[in-house]
Amino acid sequence: MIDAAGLRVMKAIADEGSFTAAAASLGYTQPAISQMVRRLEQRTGTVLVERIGRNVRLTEAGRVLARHATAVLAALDAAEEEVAAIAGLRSGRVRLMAFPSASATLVPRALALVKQRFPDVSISFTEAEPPESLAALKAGECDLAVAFAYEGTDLGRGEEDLDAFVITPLLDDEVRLAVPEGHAVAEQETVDLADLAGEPWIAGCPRCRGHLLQLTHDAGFRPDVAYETEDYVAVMGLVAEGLGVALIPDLILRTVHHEDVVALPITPASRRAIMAVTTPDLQRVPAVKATLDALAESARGQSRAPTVRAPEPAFSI
Amino acid sequence: MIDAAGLRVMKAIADEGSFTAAAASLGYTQPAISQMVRRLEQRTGTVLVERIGRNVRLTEAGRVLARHATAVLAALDAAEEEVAAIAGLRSGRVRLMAFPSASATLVPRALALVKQRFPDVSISFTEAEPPESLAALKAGECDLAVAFAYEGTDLGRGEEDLDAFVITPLLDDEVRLAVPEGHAVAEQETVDLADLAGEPWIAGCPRCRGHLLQLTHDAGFRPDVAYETEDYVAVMGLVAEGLGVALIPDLILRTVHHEDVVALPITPASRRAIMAVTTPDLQRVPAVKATLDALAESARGQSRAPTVRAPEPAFSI
DNA sequence: CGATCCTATAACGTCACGTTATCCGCCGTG
DNA sequence: CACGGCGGATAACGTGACGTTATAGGATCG
Repeated sequence: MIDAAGLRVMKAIADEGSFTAAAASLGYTQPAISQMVRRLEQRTGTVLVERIGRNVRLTEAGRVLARHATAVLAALDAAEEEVAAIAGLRSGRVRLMAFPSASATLVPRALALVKQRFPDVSISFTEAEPPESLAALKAGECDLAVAFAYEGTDLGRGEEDLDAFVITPLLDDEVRLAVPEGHAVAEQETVDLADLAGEPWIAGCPRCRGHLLQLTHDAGFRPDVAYETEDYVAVMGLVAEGLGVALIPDLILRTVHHEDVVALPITPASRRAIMAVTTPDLQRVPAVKATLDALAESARGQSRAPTVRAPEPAFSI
Repeated sequence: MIDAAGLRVMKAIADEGSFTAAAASLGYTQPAISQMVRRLEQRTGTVLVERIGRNVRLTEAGRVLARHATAVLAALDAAEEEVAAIAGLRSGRVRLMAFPSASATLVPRALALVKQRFPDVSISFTEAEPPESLAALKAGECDLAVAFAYEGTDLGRGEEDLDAFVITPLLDDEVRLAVPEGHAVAEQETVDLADLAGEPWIAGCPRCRGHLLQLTHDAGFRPDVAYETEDYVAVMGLVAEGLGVALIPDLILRTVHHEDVVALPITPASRRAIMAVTTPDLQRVPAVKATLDALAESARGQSRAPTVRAPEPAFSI
């Protein structure tokens, strides 16, 4: 019934003392004010203005509206400013999720970039494997997820509705074979997995294990999985002690070193794609977009070879 | 840029959890909400709603708007209610002015009527002679004035712009001659002023004195004004002591009695018109209208003969 | 896999709310 | 007292915001 525009007009009249002055102060013409007051009066069923001679004075009801106008307009301005702050990256909160090995450098560097560029944007970060992070994204508990997919597989458990997501490839991560120093294949330029059919294997996370099974199956054997652990430091230790061999993504090798372990390219080459995932709506939120850009930039610095490519994902996902 | 309607919509979405439910709760159709959100989003340049599957969720910016909506809508409702209270006579303040002798019964009775009917309407009351009360009305320091005009004169000092006022006749007040008991004319039914040419006169307020001079001039003499006082109790005392005769309005005689004074009709008869004066705008203010009506009703009870007449003033004013 | 529940979009009507042009009344001034 | 300027009211009009109905599209569930 009564709206902010009406209150603004009443306040202007109260402040300026005449319709004409009020119109000027609001950037309107005088008849606009005249009609606005008339409309307000017939809506409220009340006289709001006394016309005395050639100037006007507010009635009690008019003063009531003018008085409330201050509070209402201030609250409106506050809301507007707060939204503008979010739009202008002077505020905003991003809930980021990434799988553990992305947390090592890719994510920290992106966080630092955002912090440097938009100090008032805050990012909360949670570690989660792709299936969980995508579920969180879907559930609205997360704005941006960093996930990965091995070549030939998809992001989630295989039944995700990927259409609802926007996927930005960040980098390609080559999968290498980790063997102990002095292993029979340690001096080769590259290794054919079929040569390792008899070796004990060390498997990583469930999805990595799946990938291992896929690759060995393609190579014609079933691996003897001697150990399973999600901790790559442990994997390296096990390999170093000669307890088995393992497939390890290159990205991890950059942070988890071990003197007695050699990482070799494999044949045929296998990669995993690391990508940022969000929704079309969230991607348009400035703080999310800024974080996404920072991730892409961070990834550009991470890749050994400049593997940044077209916006389309490299794999069928 | 952002208005109350938009906030109301955002709040409804936040509360209801879907566009359809929000529409229902606001009495709109679903597309109305859909479009409203779209407009808000392009105005603010911000994503306000995440569309996830077949339901929606507010973004941070959307939640900001929904949060502010509460405050803004509450303030708007408060303003509306306060104005409605004034319109509904559950509130309101009337500044009333009346000349002293109206204060005796006419005004108190009217005040009591208003108080009884509309306990929450408050009336402030100030005594003032017609010129001052009309000036106050014009200056906006008064909402309603009770004034009088002697037959053949006007309300103010003679140069008032009466078009700006709305005048409601309240009652006709006959002017009588007060003489001491036992005076030569005391037994007459009616008195011709010319018979009192040689008497000492007692004059009242300035305007009354002007009226006295007018009447005596018409009767063919100049009165010997022995005393002047605005206090009618004093006038009665002076008359009772035989120090002079005086013209006194009937209305005053009803509250100021004196055993030794006789009040007689005069020939030709002279009256003063008592009336309520306000402005067209103020007359439409409920509390003012209620007070005006109460004054008219009070006057109806005061008049000895039912002298209430057509809405037009009885005199040329 | 179809029913159902949600949102998006198109097409459209209408009213709120601006504009310009003009009139009228008040008020100060030569 | 005529006149000019200032301020408000009104008329006529254009446009855009905002609602409607009808319909399509996609997600989710039995």
